[in-house]
Amino acid sequence: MSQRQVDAERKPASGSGRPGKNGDGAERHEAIHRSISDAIIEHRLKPGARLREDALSEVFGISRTGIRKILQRLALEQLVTLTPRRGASVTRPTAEEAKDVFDARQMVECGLMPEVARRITAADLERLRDMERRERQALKAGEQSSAIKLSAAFHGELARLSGNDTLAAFVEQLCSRSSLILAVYGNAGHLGCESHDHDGLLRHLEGGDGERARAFMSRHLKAIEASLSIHEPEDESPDLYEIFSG
Amino acid sequence: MSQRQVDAERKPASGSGRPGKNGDGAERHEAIHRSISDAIIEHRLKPGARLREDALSEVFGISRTGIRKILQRLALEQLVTLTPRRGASVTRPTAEEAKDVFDARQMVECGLMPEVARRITAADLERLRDMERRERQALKAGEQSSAIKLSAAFHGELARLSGNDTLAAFVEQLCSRSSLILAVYGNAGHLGCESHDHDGLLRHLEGGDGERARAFMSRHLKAIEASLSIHEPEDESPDLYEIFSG
DNA sequence: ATGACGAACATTGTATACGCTTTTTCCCCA
DNA sequence: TGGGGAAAAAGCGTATACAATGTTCGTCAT
Repeated sequence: MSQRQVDAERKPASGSGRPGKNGDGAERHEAIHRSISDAIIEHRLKPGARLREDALSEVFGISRTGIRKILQRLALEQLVTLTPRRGASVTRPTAEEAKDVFDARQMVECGLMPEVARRITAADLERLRDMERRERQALKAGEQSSAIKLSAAFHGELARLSGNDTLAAFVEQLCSRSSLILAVYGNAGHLGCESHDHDGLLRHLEGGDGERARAFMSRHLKAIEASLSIHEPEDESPDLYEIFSG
Repeated sequence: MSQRQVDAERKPASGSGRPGKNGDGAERHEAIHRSISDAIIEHRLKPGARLREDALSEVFGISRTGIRKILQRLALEQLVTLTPRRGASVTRPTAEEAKDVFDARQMVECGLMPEVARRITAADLERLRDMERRERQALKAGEQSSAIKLSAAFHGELARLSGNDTLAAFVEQLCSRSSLILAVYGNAGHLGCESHDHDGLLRHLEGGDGERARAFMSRHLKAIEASLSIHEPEDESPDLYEIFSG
């Protein structure tokens, strides 16, 4: 009765190409997905937080069926972990996963830079500079949540410019996971992406120098990774079988 | 009553580490997923084929709920396409998607080769040679279905050896999609992967020469892509809005 | 004969209900 | 007072039922 509902960012009515009849209530699911996803990326839901189906279904005003569907998609994207009879929780990346994610970003994002430098247009540069500006403002205003999300969006948008949707989607997924990694292994205080880094990257791209951009991106990612303190926290569930019966 | 069910490859009972109690009936879902996935990869379900929920739920003996879950996962993996009120069908990749997939494979699989060459062990080589042998046998026996699946498994296994699970999972997904692409754009007669190619690749890896292996893989993938006849079939659903109101 | 309208059918979308597993709480006993 | 066990509660897994929508086939009018 009195539970407050959330409206998950109302979208501009019809997003599809067709003008007249708008199809579906499935856009609702999309909105809820983004809503939860954003909350995780912005660290408003911290790693380890439990996501009970009942609670979510009440909050968003749909039944558990729809929530389960969204939760499963988030699990496929590695943002939440689904433990068999225990339900969903925000993923707590291991040190190994963190290394894998940054290695993958190193390979893909750097590899994409030459093609991006070749295809980038003035309008693209304008949009990216705007994003970079907003990111810097958020950082200066102390809004870490926004800054993290904007940084991930920046890297994602950059990857989109390559024209390869498959790789771009992969990069976006890696960026989301990176945000989780920052939440676990990042030192509070200085965020991963220093904004002047993004600015420098844009200058290389503007000059059309793909190789320089690639090298810059490589240093950028290495710097982020180096700023983490990746030490496996004391093992919360030690494998007693291995310890004693081994 | 009289519908034949399928048992989707019974697994060896308890896969988990713990000896006694086995967890879940969720392994059933995994098995069904693999069953459908294999059917698509082996071209026993051709692109465009419709996958009705009722039919699948009868065949596998579970309710539509479980089938929907599996279908959605397959959609995330790009093996099936979910059209809003029309249901699921095997994805028919576009020419652009095909290009994206092969570009992605070029970047990731080639990039992985040096690390694989560094880490590969004698036991790994043994296993891969065995896979290559079986693939060649299947090809000789004219069993295209098996050959395609074995080829994809070979590339996936290779990626696993890099130790990076994230990238390995991505490669496996790309290989599955490649199988779909072969189904649409491949010329009947000669399959993509000539088996001697895989043999040569293994020789380079055995020698520990990562750079040679990378170059070989690059040529290998280019050869597969070149063997395709990528011509967009006559547009089945032209965008009338763009044509007329444009 | 052909095309359009309408009704019956087929198929997906969503919610709710029930059963089972896990967890928690409370009481009793040592 | 602390620990163990049983009962209750909470939460997830699955199935089924109902509603909405798309499709197909038949009929009627031109």
